[in-house]
Amino acid sequence: MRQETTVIPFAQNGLGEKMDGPDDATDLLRQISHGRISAGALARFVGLPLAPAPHPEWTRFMCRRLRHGDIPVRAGDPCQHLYVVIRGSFCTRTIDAAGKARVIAFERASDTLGLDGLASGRYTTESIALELTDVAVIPLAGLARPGYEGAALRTFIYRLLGRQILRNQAMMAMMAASRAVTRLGAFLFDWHARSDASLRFALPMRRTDIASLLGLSKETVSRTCSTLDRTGIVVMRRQRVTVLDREALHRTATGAIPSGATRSPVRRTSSSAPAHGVFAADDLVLLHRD
Amino acid sequence: MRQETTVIPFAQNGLGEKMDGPDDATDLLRQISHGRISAGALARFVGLPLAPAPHPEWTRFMCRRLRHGDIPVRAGDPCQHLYVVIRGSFCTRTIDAAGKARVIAFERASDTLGLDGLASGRYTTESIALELTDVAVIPLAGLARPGYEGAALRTFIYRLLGRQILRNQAMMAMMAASRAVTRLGAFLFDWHARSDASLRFALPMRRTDIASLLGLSKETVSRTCSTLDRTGIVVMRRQRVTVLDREALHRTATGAIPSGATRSPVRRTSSSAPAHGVFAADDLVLLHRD
DNA sequence: CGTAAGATTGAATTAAATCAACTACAGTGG
DNA sequence: CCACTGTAGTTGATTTAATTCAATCTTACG
Repeated sequence: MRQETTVIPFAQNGLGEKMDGPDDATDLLRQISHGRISAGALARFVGLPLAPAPHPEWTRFMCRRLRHGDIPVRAGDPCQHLYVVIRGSFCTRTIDAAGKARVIAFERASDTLGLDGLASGRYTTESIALELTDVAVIPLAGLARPGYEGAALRTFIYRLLGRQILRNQAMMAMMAASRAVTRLGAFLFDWHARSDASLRFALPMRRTDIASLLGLSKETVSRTCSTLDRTGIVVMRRQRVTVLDREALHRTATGAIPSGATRSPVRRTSSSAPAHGVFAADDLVLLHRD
Repeated sequence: MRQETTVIPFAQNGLGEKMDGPDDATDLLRQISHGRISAGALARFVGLPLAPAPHPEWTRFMCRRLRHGDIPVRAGDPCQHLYVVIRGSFCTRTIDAAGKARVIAFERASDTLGLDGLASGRYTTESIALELTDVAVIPLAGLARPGYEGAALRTFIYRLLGRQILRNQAMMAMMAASRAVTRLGAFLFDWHARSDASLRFALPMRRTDIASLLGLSKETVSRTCSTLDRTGIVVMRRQRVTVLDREALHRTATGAIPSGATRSPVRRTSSSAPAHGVFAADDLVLLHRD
């Protein structure tokens, strides 16, 4: 029943990286039993190979359920655990050189929280759960000790770290894109690609936080969303997104810009009425606040 | 003679982080003997604590000398080593989602190259030496094996990774700064702070590469350099930089902008003649191309 | 139903990209 | 030694894009 993990080759650039992700939701739930997840299941879940070990199922990590607004990682707290996101999403902030809070990432399933605490032993960031969220808790105490479930687990942690570095690099490449529509397009395409490649998904964070991450003003984010909506590439209604033209969105994200969009107001049929029939009564399932 | 390492507390944000750096050049040279550096000396050099180990001097890493243009890390190559920069600097590029090369970092003493290869086992970036450079080579083979010089070394690697994540975060915060003068100011201040806090230093990379890193056009980088020069904050002559007003540079970097600078041409006395006497005949020592 | 926080839109302003010279400098070969 | 040449850097003029300030609009929620 538990097929051996297929090592997914990673794309050159973490942004477009196709996630292994959960095999499917029910399978994942099977892997989590009694609030714990085995090292093997976690490795498969995040899509990283776990080197052969005598008993990969013997090491099990605690799982914690967090609600909207919960803060597992707080700047200044001693770094005792890493958190691998199983379900849900987080917003991670840091204090920049000017003393202002800045969003530096939104974490989702298979991302890791708390890696910034490894260097000094204290977290430097603050991660807030944006919705109902499950995380696997990896204790750091004794991780380097020879006896700690052997070499396989350590290699796994190294890969986890390595991947986060990859994702940071992809993020930086994204933010260096000159135009707002390119940055936002890349952000949306990434969110789409990591939403099980579904064309419909929710953005659980505020426009202000997207703006902070991308280095834009919230007005520009809002306007650019409207432009993408108006040109028919996506439908954006607050937190609900439907991708209508995946290829065009990808072109937008890579800088092949559909520029010169007119600045006419987005026509809305009426309050919360479905546009093109893309939103139905079950829209609520898109975002569980808690 | 070899005083035990003082654990340097890390700043909240990696950008303004005061480097431990080499105790001094001669001390560093003492620590490198026969082309090798001990784990203990390397840990002290990069300013990260090495947990107590029976014999921290027993593990020694090979050192390699690289010349301008050498490429120790190449995208696609199998990731077999990490490289800790001892001396000199590198420019690291990646291929972004649009297929264009993009500078994602300039590495300097105590930075680590090759961490992006840990996730998949192959490097995704390319690092080019910008000048005469020394690196310590950390072999990854067997790093996770129980016997590999014990736990202390592994912890050290974790911290090395954690710090690079911190620096990436700081970089992202810098790049999210809206204004060009803020980004460039942060870049220069960082370079200054990590040049042994010296007020005179060289920028071994091209303007084009700074522009690529910061997400600006090369013309804007050039113009902004001229503006900072004109306002008397720094003197910039091609690759040579002298900080005249460190506090003003810091204010610029944190967004407290000395805006409204006039757009008059930078007055140069004559070809390569010293301005304000800040450049002398020994300017050449600032940059060793090879 | 009223309220407040978040989101959107508009108009005016400001900053940066782009296009196009032009300059400085290192390296090369006469 | 000097002219030639190509690369990197600088500057100006113009166009384009994003910010800012301000006014609604929408929606979640008590």
